[in-house]
Amino acid sequence: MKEEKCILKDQKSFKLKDIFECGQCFRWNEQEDGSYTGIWKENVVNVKQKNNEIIFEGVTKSGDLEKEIKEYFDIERDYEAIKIKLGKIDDNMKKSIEYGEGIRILNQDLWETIISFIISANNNIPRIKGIIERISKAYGKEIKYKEKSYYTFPTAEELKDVTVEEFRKLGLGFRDIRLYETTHMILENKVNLEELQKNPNTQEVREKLLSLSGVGPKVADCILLFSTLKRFEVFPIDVWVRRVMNDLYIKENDETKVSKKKIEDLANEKFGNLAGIAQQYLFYWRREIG
DNA sequence: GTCCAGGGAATCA
DNA sequence: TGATTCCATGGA
Repeated sequence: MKEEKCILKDQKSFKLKDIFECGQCFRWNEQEDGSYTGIWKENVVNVKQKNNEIIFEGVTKSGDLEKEIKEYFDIERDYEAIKIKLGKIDDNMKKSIEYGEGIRILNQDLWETIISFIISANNNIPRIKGIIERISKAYGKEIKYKEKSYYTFPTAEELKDVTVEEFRKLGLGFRDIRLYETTHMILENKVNLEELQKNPNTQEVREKLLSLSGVGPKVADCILLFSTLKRFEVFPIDVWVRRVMNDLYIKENDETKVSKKKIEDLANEKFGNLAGIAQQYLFYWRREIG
């Protein structure tokens, strides 16, 4: 593969730290020079930001780095308009948007997002990243870039013969069986990912996702929001989102007593069809300030 | 030793 | 339907 380079200038709503550390992705790592290197599909890319330039360097399968970048980073979408709309809601939103002003929601592969968020259940981000890295190294394809080896996220086909025990050895814990079952459900076409990708009915897609082993309401919503499904109206509720929603709006003494339905209704009412983006600003802000 | 992490599934009321 | 409990693992 040939090395490619691509530069985007004067890009608004684009900050590497905000994009890669807001919790949506697990395969981008900060380098010593402050740039980030990551892998998606069969692309290995390093990104750095200097002044008003974003510099992408790496190798792609298609040989068209610019096209891959524009797809993956959702470059055509107007995040400035989204932020203006959300910022009008209240001062809380204004504050969290100001904090995460460079967030963009990546177009991540559906299959990879499903498996990644099954792994995320009752887990922490460093450990999730470690598990995904080990799975990729064990079963993905090697891509060399600048003397270093990177590994693609394995396809369902590449995980076909992996046993529950082998998953367990990679440190998956109790999620091993879920990964095994979901992999085989998809291989057996009990859930057809291409059909999901084409289905405009979010509730139908959500129910299909919920039929997968290890996919409950929160994981399903993360898949809907963070993958190429791109459903901005969903509102994934985890411990951090419950915390920030209670702190800002509900104000119960014990946040663990607040029902998911109450949070969901409030989110729909306040944020409407941009609830998912609002969630991401709130999540990132609340998690970073501690 | 104890608690917690971007929860889900089984079980029980 | 709604609430409890268990589930591996590793870091704080």
